[in-house]
Amino acid sequence: MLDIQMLRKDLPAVVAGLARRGVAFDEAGFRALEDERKGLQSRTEELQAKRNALSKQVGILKGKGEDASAVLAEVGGIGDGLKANESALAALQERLNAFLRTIPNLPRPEVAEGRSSEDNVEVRRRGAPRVFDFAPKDHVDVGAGLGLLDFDTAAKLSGARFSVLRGALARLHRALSQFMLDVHTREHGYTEVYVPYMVTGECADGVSSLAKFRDDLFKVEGRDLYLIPTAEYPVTNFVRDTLLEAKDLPLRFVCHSPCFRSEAGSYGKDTRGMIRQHQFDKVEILQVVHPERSAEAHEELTRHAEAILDRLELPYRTMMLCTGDLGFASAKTYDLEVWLPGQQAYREISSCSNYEAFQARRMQARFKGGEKGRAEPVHTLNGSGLAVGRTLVAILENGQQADGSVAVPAALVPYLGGVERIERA
RNA sequence: GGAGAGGUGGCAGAGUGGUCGAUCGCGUCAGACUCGAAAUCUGAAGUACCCUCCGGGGUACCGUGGGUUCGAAUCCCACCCUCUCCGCCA
Repeated sequence: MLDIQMLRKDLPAVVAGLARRGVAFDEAGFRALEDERKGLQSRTEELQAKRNALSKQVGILKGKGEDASAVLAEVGGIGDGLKANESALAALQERLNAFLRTIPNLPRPEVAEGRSSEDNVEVRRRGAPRVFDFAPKDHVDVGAGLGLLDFDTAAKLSGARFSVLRGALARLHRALSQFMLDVHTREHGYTEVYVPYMVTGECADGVSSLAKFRDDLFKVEGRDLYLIPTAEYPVTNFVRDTLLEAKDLPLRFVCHSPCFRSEAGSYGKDTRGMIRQHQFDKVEILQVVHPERSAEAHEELTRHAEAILDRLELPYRTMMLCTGDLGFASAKTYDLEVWLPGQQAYREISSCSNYEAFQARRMQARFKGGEKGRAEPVHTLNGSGLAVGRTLVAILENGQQADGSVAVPAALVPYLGGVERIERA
């Protein structure tokens, strides 16, 4: 959420920032609500002060053994009016707060202005798409040809948007997570964590807006628990309601987890194959940093994700999302897009975002010991490093051979017990 | 599932109706001592919000939500969480 002080002191800047994302902000409506709040709060606090003072007098009088009935009569008259004011104020503050939590983050100034993914900006490109001397298949056909990718069984078990992997493909899937975890822990300085795959509504609302995105999540029936759509949900909440020391920063975590997404609103989109599933694995990298370090940390974290693609020899490009394509909580995002010969297109395989203080304010994650001397919100960042299912897709499509087998990237061979090629079972 | 104990400031831990926003300790910060450091001594400091003639004044917050009362950390009710023991269990 945005800093309420900023809305009060510099509303035009907020309005302008949101306009860059294509979000209209009701300036007059907000001002009116704020004025109402201010008046009501002053009146309420005045009454409370009066009651407190009189009550204190009662105590003093009674302590001396004197008669307090006159004061009691006076304070008795305050009660009803005060109660009415208090509940009106509470309701108003609740409304203001709920409203505040539905406002998206402001884009950083350097983020390119635009309306949709069409306007995203390519930052760099690595690796050239391979030239095939045969017509490359998509991963569904490659997987089916190997007899190791099975959507029919998955559909029988759980319906659409699930998959079953068998044999060498299941092992490749496991190997990918291990490989990514090893690189991030050994070479990039992240601490591996294992976490719950369900979180409370409060935690969900800490990383994004539960009110806005509830439908994207799977909820556990009869419980205030949601299946996580990414490890960002549990891991970022490590620091909720926490006061850190400046010297503890940065915190760096890497977490492999399944991710569950209802994919509401994506009907008809990517219905074929493993690109868009209700359940997929992801290795997520996260950082909690000093506010002054977050821009730098964002570049670094993005390179950490790119490093995985480099090692796997997969061609990709790095896109800076334009203001209109930015996620709700993000101030700046780089998407990594891997080349998929089967689709003849670059497709998202990682999203690396700097949330600045947006999530930290929502979840009260602060640190102390900075220059300001007082507690202030930390900055949070995260990125996929990488989405495991989509990486598997990329390997199947980029590594496919004319005979239907798939070449394993050299970096993964040790993780597959020396197997260099996946062949029909 | 059964029984019990408990949730208080960065941590630890007092406080059972009236100057308690809260004792003491540890830790933190500043100053003194020191060439410097340690030890010691002195002092400072919760968070959020409102008003301000910028000196300061005020409100709320003791797990959460209600209630009783002129007044609640303290009494009552509900809920959440943690710990211990027993049972069950991968």
